[in-house]
Amino acid sequence: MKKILQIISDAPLFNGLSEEQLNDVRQISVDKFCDKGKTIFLEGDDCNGFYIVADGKVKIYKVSFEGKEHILHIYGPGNPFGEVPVFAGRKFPANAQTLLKSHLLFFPRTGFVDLISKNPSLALNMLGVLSMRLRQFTVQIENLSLKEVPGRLASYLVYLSQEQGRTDVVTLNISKGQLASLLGTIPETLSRILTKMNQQHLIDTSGRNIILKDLGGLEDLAEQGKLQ
Amino acid sequence: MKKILQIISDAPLFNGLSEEQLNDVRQISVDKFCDKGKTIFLEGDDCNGFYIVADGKVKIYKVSFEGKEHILHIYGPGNPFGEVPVFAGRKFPANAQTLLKSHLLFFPRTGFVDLISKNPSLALNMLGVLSMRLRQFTVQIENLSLKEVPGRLASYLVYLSQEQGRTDVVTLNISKGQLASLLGTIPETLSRILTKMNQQHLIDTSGRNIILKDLGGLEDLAEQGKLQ
DNA sequence: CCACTGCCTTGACTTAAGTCAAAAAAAAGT
DNA sequence: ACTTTTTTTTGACTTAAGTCAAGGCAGTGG
Repeated sequence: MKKILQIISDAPLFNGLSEEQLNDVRQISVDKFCDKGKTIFLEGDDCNGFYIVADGKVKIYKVSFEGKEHILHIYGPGNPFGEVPVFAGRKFPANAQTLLKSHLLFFPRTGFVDLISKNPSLALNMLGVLSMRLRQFTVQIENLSLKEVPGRLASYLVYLSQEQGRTDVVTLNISKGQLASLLGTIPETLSRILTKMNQQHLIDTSGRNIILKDLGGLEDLAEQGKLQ
Repeated sequence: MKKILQIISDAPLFNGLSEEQLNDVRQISVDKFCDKGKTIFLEGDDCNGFYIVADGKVKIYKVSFEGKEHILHIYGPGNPFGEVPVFAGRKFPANAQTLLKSHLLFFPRTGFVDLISKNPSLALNMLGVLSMRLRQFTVQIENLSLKEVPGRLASYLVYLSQEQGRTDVVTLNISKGQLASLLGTIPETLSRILTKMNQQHLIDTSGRNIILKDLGGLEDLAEQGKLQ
């Protein structure tokens, strides 16, 4: 288990804070250890603070009336989540569950708001985090409403390629079922599209590894949103 | 034309600021008058500040490869827009265009960031604004991926009913074509669904007025996301 | 080595919603 | 009041993607 102070100072949210400020942050943090599959909060729950993933993986998701799930984000070490109700509304707008055994840091609202009021740079960091989230949501909405599933998948593969710094092959760090949910579709459809993209020599799949045979083609597809 | 200071002090973003702080805000603001249909910025443009609608109406939208538009928000007096790149990324994530002749206030980034650093309550207000946006996007994504068009339309009508404080009738303040774009569909589909909802005695349409004949039914439809 | 479980794939079918084209209705300009 | 233009509606058709059901494959544990 990493030192708490280390985790905090590595998180982008606390970037650029002084030793003393980091210690203040640490003072108000509370450890929370969760097994895999543990629900951290549900949509509509009252919020008295937010979390940072110290270790493990957490999914943020919405559930439809019939119980179908749409994953909004998957967060790993260093990522904060559940901040929205700290600043507006007081209730969580979505559900959170661990995908792995995880170590979380919890920051109570009142203490954190005090810190923000005293540290302009912490406030600006938090504004940056929320702004990045808005940017991502903008892209997600664009993908959902203006692109078909192949286009969304291609976007995701291009994104993974950038994130993993490889142009030849990428590795999914989530199951294909979870990926389907993240792309706003269902496993059957995702599977069929992967097959089709294989036939078109865009990719080559073997388990969670996806060989990018035509990154340019994928980029075109991501931009155009449609096959053909 | 309203007094600038009045507009500023009415905006939720500046809620609770002192006379002096409001004056500081006013000092850095710049007036901008736009005709109807004027592009304020395009996705990818460099950002050196954000705007508040003083008067008029502005749409924030994304455009697909083929030129199809998806409206993300429509903002009226008092609403800020274009804040995301002030705090992260420096480029606008979407397009903005006036829907009416409008009066905008522009706030240059550097001046505004200075103000925020000096006024914790302004920082908290801005955090609140961004958090509310995230909340709305969460709902939009839920609507797009977990509900069918009739469910989204019903959600919108229920929302209008609350906003306009009426349970019997609501008035669209945008064209049906724009509403279709806001719901992530096309005018033809929206028109057909309005007809179907008429036949099912959920609503009664006459131009931009929509009589809510069965608000309970609409609420069910909004929750379930599907007709039947 | 085999059964069990979870995950992924494939096939046949249905359906929501998009496209294209044209008519009808409303709004706006002269 | 009468064009002209924009917006909305309707019809016929296509298609992307969902549903349901069955099989296959892979990894785990007895």
